[in-house]
Amino acid sequence: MTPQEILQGHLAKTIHLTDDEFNYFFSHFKPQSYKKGQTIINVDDRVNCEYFVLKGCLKTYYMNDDQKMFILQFAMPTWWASDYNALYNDVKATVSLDCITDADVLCLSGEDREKLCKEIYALEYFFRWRSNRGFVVAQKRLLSFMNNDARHRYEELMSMYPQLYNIVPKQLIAAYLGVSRETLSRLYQH
Amino acid sequence: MTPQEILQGHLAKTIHLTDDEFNYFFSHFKPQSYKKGQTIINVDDRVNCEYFVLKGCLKTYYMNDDQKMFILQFAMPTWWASDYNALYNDVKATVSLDCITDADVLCLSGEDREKLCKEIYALEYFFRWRSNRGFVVAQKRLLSFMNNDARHRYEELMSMYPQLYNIVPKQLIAAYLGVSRETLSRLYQH
DNA sequence: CGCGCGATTGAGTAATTTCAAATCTAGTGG
DNA sequence: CCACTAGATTTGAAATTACTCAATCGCGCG
Repeated sequence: MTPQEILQGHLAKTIHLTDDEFNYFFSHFKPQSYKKGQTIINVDDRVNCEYFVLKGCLKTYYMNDDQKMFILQFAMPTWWASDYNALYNDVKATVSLDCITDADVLCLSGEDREKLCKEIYALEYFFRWRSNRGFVVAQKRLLSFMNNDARHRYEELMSMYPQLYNIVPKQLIAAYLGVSRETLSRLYQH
Repeated sequence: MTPQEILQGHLAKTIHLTDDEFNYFFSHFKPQSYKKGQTIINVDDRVNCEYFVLKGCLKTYYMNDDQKMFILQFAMPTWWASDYNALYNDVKATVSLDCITDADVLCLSGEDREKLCKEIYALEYFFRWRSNRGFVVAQKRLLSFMNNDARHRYEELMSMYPQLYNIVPKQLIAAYLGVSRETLSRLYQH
C-alpha cells in the first residue's frame, strides 16, 4: 500500500473527502523515515508536528528523575503520535517520541493542521473526532489502571494488540503497564 | 453571575464570539437543577447530552462488579461532564454521573453540538480544543498514576483543587486517587 | 568462544489491601 | 437541648502484592 492509500483508508473510517480534497490534504504531509532507536521528539524540544505512522512502531514515553520510563502509547501503523500537550499549548516537550523499529511516518505541522481545518470542514470534524477518541481511550486506560491488577492489564493489552508481543521488548511492555519488568516476567509463567 | 456570563467567560478563554453568535449558542442550552445525590446519567442509559456545570459539584464514576467506585472526574463550575464514550459513539453509558452537592447545569444535546459546530467555525474549534485538553489531562493523570505514590497524588489533587477538601467526602477523594479510604486516611496524619 | 543485552529467579522489604472494630459527626425527632 | 442514628472516618492487625537489588540464565553476534 502506498502512503496515500494508508492515510486515505484511515480517514475514510470517519469522514468522506473528494479526491481533490484528499490530494490537497495529503500534499501537506512530509514523509520521513527513521531507524530503530532514533529519536523524533526529545524532552525540551519545541514540537511543531504530529506524526502519522505508515510502517513500524513508535513509542511516546515519559522519563522520571530516576530514569524510569513510563510509556504512554505504542504507535502502530495508522496511529498518530506526538507530544500533544506541547503541540497544542506551544510549550516545550515533556514526553519523548522514538522508534522501536525502523519506521516510516508522515509529518503534519500544527499550522498546516489549523489551516486545513479552516479550509475543509470534514477535516476539522476528523481532528475533533480523533481528539475525542483519544480522550475516551485515555480514560479507559485510567479506569483499567485503577480497577485491574497487572495481570489483567497485560492480558487486555495482548488481546488488543497481539502484534506487540513479537515486536516490543518485554521491558517496554512493563513500562506501558506500569509494573517492573520482574513483576511482568512473573505474570506470564502461570 | 448569570448562566450567560459564566458560559461566556468560559468560552472567551479560547475563542471569540460576537454577541449574536453567543446568544444563538446559548439558546441551545437547557438549564437544569439537581439535588444532592441525584443521578444524571445511569449505567445503560442512552446519553444525549453533555452538561456544563454552573454551580455545585458532580462526579463521573465507574462501578465495578464488586460495587467498588472509581471516580473519573469531579466536575466543578465551568467544567463539562458526560459519558463521552456513550455520547460520541452512540452506545449505552458505562459510567454514571451524579451530584455531590445541589447543582445547576446547562445541557447541550449531541445533535445541537454538531449543528452548532457546522454553523459556527469558532465553536468547532472550541470543542476540538476542549477534547484535546481533556486528552492531555487524562494522559497526565495516567502518568501521575504510574509515577507517583498515593500521597503524592493526594497532594497534587489538593494543591490543584483545594475547594474539594471541604466539599467532597474523603472516601470519594480516595475513589478518585485509586486507593482505599483506609489508606487515604493514613496518608494525611503525618 | 565470549561479550552484552534482555529476561528470569530468589529473597527480603515496603506499600497497600482487607476485614473488623472503634470513633466521630451531622442531622432528626422528642 | 439532648439522645439517637446513619454515615463517614479512623485505627489496628494480618495478608497480599509489587518493588528493589542481586544473581543467574539464554541467546544472538562479532
